[in-house]
Amino acid sequence: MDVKALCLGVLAKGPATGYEIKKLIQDGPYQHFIEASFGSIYPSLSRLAAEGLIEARTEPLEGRPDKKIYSLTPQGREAFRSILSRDPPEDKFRSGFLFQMMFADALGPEEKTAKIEGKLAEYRARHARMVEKRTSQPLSEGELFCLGFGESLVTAAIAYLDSHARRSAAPAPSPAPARRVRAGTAR
Amino acid sequence: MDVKALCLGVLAKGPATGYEIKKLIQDGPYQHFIEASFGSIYPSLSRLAAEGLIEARTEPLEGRPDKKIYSLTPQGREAFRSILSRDPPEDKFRSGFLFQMMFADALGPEEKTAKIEGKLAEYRARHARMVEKRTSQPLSEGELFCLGFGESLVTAAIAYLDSHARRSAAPAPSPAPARRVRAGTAR
DNA sequence: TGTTTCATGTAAACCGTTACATGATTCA
DNA sequence: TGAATCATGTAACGGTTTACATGAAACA
Repeated sequence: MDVKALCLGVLAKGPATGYEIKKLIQDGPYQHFIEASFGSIYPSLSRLAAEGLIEARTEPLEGRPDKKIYSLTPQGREAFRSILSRDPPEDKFRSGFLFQMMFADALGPEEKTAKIEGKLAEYRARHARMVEKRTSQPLSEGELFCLGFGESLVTAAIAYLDSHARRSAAPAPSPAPARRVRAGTAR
Repeated sequence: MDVKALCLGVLAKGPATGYEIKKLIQDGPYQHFIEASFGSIYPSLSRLAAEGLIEARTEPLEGRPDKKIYSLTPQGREAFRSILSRDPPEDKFRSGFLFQMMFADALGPEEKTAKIEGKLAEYRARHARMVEKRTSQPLSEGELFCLGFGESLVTAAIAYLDSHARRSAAPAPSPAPARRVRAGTAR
């Protein structure tokens, strides 16, 4: 889901400026699933406006750029509905940590345990933030669903890492001989 | 972790061609955590070679391009070790499905349930593939760790979606009034 | 006094995907 | 006969980040 779709989604809930969209993404209920910078939000809004999917009401301000409060046009609402009903792309979990663990035999066992414990702390902090988000303010059904999903995954990650933080101090069972994989076919 | 780091990692386990790296990524134990296309792998290998981190032994073939079997140089091994010991970037879960659920109030309840059930099927299939990978061939410690982590997350996702596939048929409890979020600060 | 908040935007750089080009061999 | 396998690479395109530019007001 690209930044254009994201903007459309936020605006479907109510008018907002580019600045507010950024805020919502990084501090609001979206923070755990999405990120976007000004450098992609502002151009996206311009393009959406050029396509007639959103429109801006400009509010002059002194000492800083005019505030542009965007809202969906009927065509924009229609376009967003179409995005929602499409088949979404596959979910992706990208983890630099897992990458490092994949090749961790090149690392010392203490270094490895330290990394696992670091990630564990990170996930616990993330979990706390999610619980805080969920309980500190009333959320829509969709937001609850997403936060609940996120909490489930984070909880599973914590359990897994916790059970491995202790285990990993032990030496590896076998020296893992060199191995070339014979897998399927490249496309 | 970018494609260059990925290539370095694969080559740290043993020499390989670009074609084989692609195969390993999409069918081997990496398949659930990473993806990369030829369009990024070949240029990455060229750049790594230019930087002296890998070197190629060329094997002439008839009827198709010469095979270039890459292996790590000592500098490459050092560079990879340095990548491994760095603090990894934050883990990211990107989900078009969750995005759609976030705004699913604009969707009919049957459509929503159908989407949840579709994702459920996808995750069950993914889980089966992971179990198959884990049991069908001997894996290194790192690969087991990663697959185990992945299985934990996928299992949690399945449990969550399963418990919500039934619930979501019920009507929403409250009409969810319009709400503007007052969150922290944009950077 | 210095940092954070509000507010928008552009330009360069980066990284990656998709599509294309080539072509023999093996499998169904 | 047609698809898949092996094998490398380039070009065009797309999307995003990072850094920069501007500047007042409020807060600590």
